[in-house]
Amino acid sequence: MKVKISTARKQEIIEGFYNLSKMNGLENTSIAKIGKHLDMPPSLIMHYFPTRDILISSLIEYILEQYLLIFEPITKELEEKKDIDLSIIVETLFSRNWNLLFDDGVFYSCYAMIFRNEQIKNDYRILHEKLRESLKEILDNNREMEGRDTTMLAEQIFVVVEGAYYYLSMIVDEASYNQKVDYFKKQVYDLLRKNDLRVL
Amino acid sequence: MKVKISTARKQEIIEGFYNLSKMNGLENTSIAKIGKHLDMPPSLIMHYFPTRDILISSLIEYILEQYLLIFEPITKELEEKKDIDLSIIVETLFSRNWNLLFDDGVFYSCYAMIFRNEQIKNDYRILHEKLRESLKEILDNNREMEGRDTTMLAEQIFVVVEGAYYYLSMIVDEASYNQKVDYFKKQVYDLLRKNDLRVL
DNA sequence: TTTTAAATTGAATACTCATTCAATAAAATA
DNA sequence: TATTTTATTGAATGAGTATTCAATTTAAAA
Repeated sequence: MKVKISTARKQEIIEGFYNLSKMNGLENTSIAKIGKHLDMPPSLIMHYFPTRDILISSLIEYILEQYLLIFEPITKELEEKKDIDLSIIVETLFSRNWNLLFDDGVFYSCYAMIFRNEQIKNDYRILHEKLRESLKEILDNNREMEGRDTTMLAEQIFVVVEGAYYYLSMIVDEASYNQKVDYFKKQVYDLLRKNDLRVL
Repeated sequence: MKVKISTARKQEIIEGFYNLSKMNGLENTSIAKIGKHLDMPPSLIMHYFPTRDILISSLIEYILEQYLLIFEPITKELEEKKDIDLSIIVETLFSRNWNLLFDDGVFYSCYAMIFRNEQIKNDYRILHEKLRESLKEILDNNREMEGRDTTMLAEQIFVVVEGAYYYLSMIVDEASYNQKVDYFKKQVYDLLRKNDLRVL
């Protein structure tokens, strides 16, 4: 029980940090502001997170956890059905769930830190490897994928998904947004059925 | 002449801002620090860029200009040769020129701002559209591409390139870095020669 | 040369920042 | 219950922040 109150507080602080960053941007979210937001003196925040760097590391940990969660529904479904229709995967990857569950502004602000912090870079890499491994497992469980290089396939599919999310975030116009999504979905479907072509 | 000195100073300030951000991160680069770096009082910086927001907007303008420059060699070569081998394009897209000419940390820090600033979002979108249009033009000038939907193709190729740069930035291990690059190059080559498959 | 405008300086502003500290309150352990 | 550990508070620190302003130097226009 003693440990419970401290972890709950930590969680509360991280979530407050995340929510404020969502609104004002990570770079404009100070410890004092988090304190005001949560009705808590800044010194209490520093009690649980001794330095700002530690606080940010914890935020990133939290964000990457959340990010991984988005993929969980598919993984769950796989365990039950043992053989998922591939179109469900594609549609899920391109559904806007990611954006809704998740703030891309904070995500990319944190992402930008990988270029100056090896630890953060490593955390990000591990997350992205996990996502690819999950997809590979799902593909391996599909009979249509027999004989395919599913490691490569998972890499190639995710590179489209990640490129798409990067690029689509700039597109406001709904019509062209939808058209581009169609392009990218088609691209992934082509990847999935490409084995006819392997001779080349 | 009178106007020249002011534009030169502005350029100097922006470049100082960019270079410091490269080292310390955008969020840690203050006007005072830029001033110290350039041996110039902060008030002079504020004379040319009345607010920090304006300074940041100008930095982004500068960055996007640089980004566009990377593609210029290809466009130049096109104008001369009128018919470029497609492999040159692919190799150029995946060459590490981009990273060398350019700091991804600053780029993504700025990118993260598109989620809270419509103007910046718009600037980024326009840049990315330009890149796609350049590629489309190059493809259109290639006889192998006759009858192909080069608009879609340019979108699909760039989504791979952008996804790749996003993802590869996390990869330190050289062997796996190279393997992934191979995957993505192959993916683009497949896109380029895919027309055999159009029946499906 | 005189006048006018732009460039540059340095000091001062009020504010926010992360962090420290000693004191108190609450809870867990003995 | 008494004691020890943990949680919480509020005030204070000094350094850093963007921005303002009046004064001065430099250069262009007349």
